[in-house]
Amino acid sequence: MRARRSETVRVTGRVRPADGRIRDACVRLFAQKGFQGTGIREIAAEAGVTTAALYHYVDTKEELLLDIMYGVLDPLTAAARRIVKEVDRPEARLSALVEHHVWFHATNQLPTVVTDSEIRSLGSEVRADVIARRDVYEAIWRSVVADGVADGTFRVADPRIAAIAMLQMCTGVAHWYRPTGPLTLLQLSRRYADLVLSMVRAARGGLPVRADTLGSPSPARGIDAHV
Amino acid sequence: MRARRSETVRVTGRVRPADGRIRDACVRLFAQKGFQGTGIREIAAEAGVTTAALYHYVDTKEELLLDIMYGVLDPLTAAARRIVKEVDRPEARLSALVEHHVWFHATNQLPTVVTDSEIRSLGSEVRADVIARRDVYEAIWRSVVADGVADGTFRVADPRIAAIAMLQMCTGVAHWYRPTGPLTLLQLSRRYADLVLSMVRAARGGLPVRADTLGSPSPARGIDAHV
DNA sequence: GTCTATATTTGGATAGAC
DNA sequence: GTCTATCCAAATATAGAC
Repeated sequence: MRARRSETVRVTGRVRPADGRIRDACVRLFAQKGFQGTGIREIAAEAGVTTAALYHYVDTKEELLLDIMYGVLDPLTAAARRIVKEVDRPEARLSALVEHHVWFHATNQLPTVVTDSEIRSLGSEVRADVIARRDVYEAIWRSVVADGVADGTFRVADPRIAAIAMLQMCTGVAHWYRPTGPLTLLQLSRRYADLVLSMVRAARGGLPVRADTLGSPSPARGIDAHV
Repeated sequence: MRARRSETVRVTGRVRPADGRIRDACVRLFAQKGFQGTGIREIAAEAGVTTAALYHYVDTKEELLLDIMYGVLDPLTAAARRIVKEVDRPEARLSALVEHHVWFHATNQLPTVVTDSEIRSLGSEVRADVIARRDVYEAIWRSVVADGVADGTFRVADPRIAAIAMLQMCTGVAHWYRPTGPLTLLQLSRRYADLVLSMVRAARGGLPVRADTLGSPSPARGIDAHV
């Protein structure tokens, strides 16, 4: 016996990184059929191993889900911190946050969909940890919006609601995007940045701020280890 | 034997309306634990009946989910049609659509969350039907946005993306709203309408259009049978 | 590390009495 | 219309050999 059965995945830090084939199989299946709708046998079959081999890498099915979620949330937060450090003004920061978020969710659709949809499938202890990490990320967005409102760059009635709303609409990209569309990923990210800047009525010197006048760097700059 | 086991829920029209207690139990459990994460025994226990009694009202677990989804999508579409019929200009239509959508998702959080999250749990035949109904609703939004762009009231680069983005941010209300906040539901709906009008840069006579200058009627007017 | 084989629990759904 | 009792398939996870 390796570990007790439920609610006992260690909360501290990372889980053991599972083999790449196994993680990829989980991402595909969890995104398509849901965590609870995916059997351990399917995962094993999709990864080309047996269930017993699976349990050599991991103690519970839940750990496989956690591995995916950390692989989404941690790079997102790292990128947001980098942006706040390297970019100065609220409108440029917000634009960069949006562009990176959209780009990340479009280039990592399956793991981001899983992260967005399966939090409720986690046991209560690890769920609290995942939610805490997500909150850290969202707090960065909130503070950037609040800064812009405070210095008069943005005008919205409720910065907190605006931050939630823009996060949800940007995360939504993972649910509908298909690479076959007419737009490149960078164009799409730029469009979303424009929508968000419009939403908060971003302006400088009485003129609306548009994303393409900001010259933000490519969203992919820096390290962005995918799941 | 009452019906074949999988993929055979009738697609035509409504499912038999299950008993109120059973439907409520399903809504609560599916929203909290997910469709696949909820057992037939849990539903029965929460409804205060036995599993055998459950199967007197319904043939499969999937039918219970379908009943919830139709109870969300059909009233939403009916309301959207009413709005388009009764309201004239694009900015007033869009504002009314948003206010109703937000109000509906805040007053029907559990069924709307289930509808938003569990489409993938449906068998392929009924799933296609549900997606088709959802598309009908979303097409109304798209056409309102397109009309506004066409007549110069709105200015967005890509109306289709804007429609998807605003729908997702408004649907998101069902996932975070708690009735304990400082805003009334009507204030919240108004705020979202404002965010959306800003997002599409709605303007008349060179001046931005704000939701509170439109005097839209209460989102709850008309019949809105909840699930 | 990976296998075969299996323990054990829970899943959806039914039979048949009342 | 609701019950008790149950069928059978599928679930997660393990044991123990190689």
